[in-house]
Amino acid sequence: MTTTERRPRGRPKDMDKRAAIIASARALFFERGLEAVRVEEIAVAAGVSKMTVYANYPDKASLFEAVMNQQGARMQDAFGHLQLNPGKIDETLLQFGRTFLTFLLSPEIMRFDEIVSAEMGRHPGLGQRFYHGGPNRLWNTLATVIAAADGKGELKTDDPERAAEDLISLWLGLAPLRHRFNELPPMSEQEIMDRVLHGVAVFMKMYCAGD
Amino acid sequence: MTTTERRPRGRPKDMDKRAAIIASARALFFERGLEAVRVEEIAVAAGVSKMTVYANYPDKASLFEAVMNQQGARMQDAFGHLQLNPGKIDETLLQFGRTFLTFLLSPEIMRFDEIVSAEMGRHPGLGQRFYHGGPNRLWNTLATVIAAADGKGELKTDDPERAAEDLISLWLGLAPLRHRFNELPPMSEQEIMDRVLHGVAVFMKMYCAGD
DNA sequence: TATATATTGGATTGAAGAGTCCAGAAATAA
DNA sequence: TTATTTCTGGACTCTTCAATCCAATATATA
Repeated sequence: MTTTERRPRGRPKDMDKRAAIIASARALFFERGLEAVRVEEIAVAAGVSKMTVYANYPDKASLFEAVMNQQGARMQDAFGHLQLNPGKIDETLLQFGRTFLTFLLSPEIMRFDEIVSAEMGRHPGLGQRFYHGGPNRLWNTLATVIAAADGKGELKTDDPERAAEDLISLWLGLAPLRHRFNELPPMSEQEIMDRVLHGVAVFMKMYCAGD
Repeated sequence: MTTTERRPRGRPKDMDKRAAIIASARALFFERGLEAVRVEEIAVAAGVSKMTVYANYPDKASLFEAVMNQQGARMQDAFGHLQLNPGKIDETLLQFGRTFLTFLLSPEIMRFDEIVSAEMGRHPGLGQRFYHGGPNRLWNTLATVIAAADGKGELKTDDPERAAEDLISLWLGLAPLRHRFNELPPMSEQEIMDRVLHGVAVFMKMYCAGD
C-alpha cells in the first residue's frame, strides 16, 4: 500500500520541500507564535519560494493546523514509550511519575501548551484536541493503573479516577502555573524526582491498602 | 487631596466618558479577546467618538494595559474579603477552600487567565503580574495559615509552603485544565464543596498532628 | 521531442485596521 | 461675551500581510 501509485504525468511534487516547510513553520511558530511569523519567513527558512508554501497548504491557518496536528502526534508517540513494567505499585507510580513530569514540564510541551492557549480562541476545537490527546489520556492511563492495583489489593479506593487526579495534582503542584506565567528555566532532574517522591508519599498515605 | 485642583480653563474632561470607555473595552476584550475588537467598536459601545478614546489612551495597547490593571486590582480587592476567623484548623481550611475555589473557578477569573495567556507573548510582564497578584498571593496566605497552625500544634509540617501547595493542588485538581481547554459550564456549588472536602481530607491525613 | 506539472522570484492586489487630521459644535472659566 | 479646551463625525493616511498573478525555468513522463 506504500508505493503502488503510478507516477502522474509532469514534474513530481518535491516531498522534501513539503517536509522542510512544515519543519520551518513549526520552529518559527514555536519560537514566536502564529501571528508574529510571516509566510514569507517560513518560505525563506525552508529554502523555498512562497508559492511553494501555498502549493502545499491552501493558507496560513491550514499550515498552522498541520503543525499542531504533527505536534499532537508526537505527543501521542511519546506516550507509547511509557511502558509500565508490572511490579510493586509504589515503584510503578514512581517510574510513571518521573516520565510523566519530565515530559509535561519539558520546554517543548510547555511551549505547546502556551501556543494552544494563545490560539484556542481563533481555532475552534484546538483546545479540546490538545486536552484529550494529552493530559486526559495520561489521566486515564494512570487511573487504569490505580484501578488494577486496587483490584490486587495494593491500594484502596472506590474512585480510581479521583485518586489519579489527586496524584497528578500533587505531582504537578503549582509548577505549571509558575512556569507558564513567569519565564522560568526548565525544572532540574533533582527537583522533578523530589516532586515525584513527595507526591507518591502523600498519595500512599491516603490510598495505601493498609489503612 | 481629593478635590483641591482649581478647574483649568476650557471644557473639562468628561470622566464618565473615560469610565465608559474602559468599561466597554473590558466587556469587549473579555468577550472576544484583544485582537478581535476594533477601537471603533469600543468607542461605539461607550457612546463616544473614536478620537475621545485616543484622547484618553494613547493607543490600543495602553487601553488594554489599563483594563488588565483594573482587573488585577479587582482581584486583589476580592482577596481582602477573605477573612479568616481563627478557629479549628480544619474548619478554617474548609472556609478558605470554599472561597478560594469559588473565586478561582469563576467564569470571570477563568476568562482573565485565558486572556493573560493569549496576550502574554505580546505584553511583557503581564504574566508575572497576574501570577504574583493572584495565585502566588493566595498561596502565601494559605502558607501563613498553615504555619500558624503548625505553631499551635494543630498541624505537623516543616515546610508550610509545600503543604499549602499540596492543598491547593488537591483542591484544584485538573479542573483548571479541563475548563481552560474545553468549554465547560462553571462548576456547581455542590461540586466545589465536594472538591474542598476531599482536598482537606487528603491533606489532614498527611499533615494532621496526630500522626 | 512534446506535454504536463512544479518551482521560482518578483510584482501586484486587496483587506483590515490603527492612528491622524480637520472643521464645526459643545462646555466651561474668566 | 470671549477665550480655551473637549468632543464629534467622517474622511483620510499608513502600514502590514495574506494571497494571487505571471512569465521564465526546471523536472518529470510518453
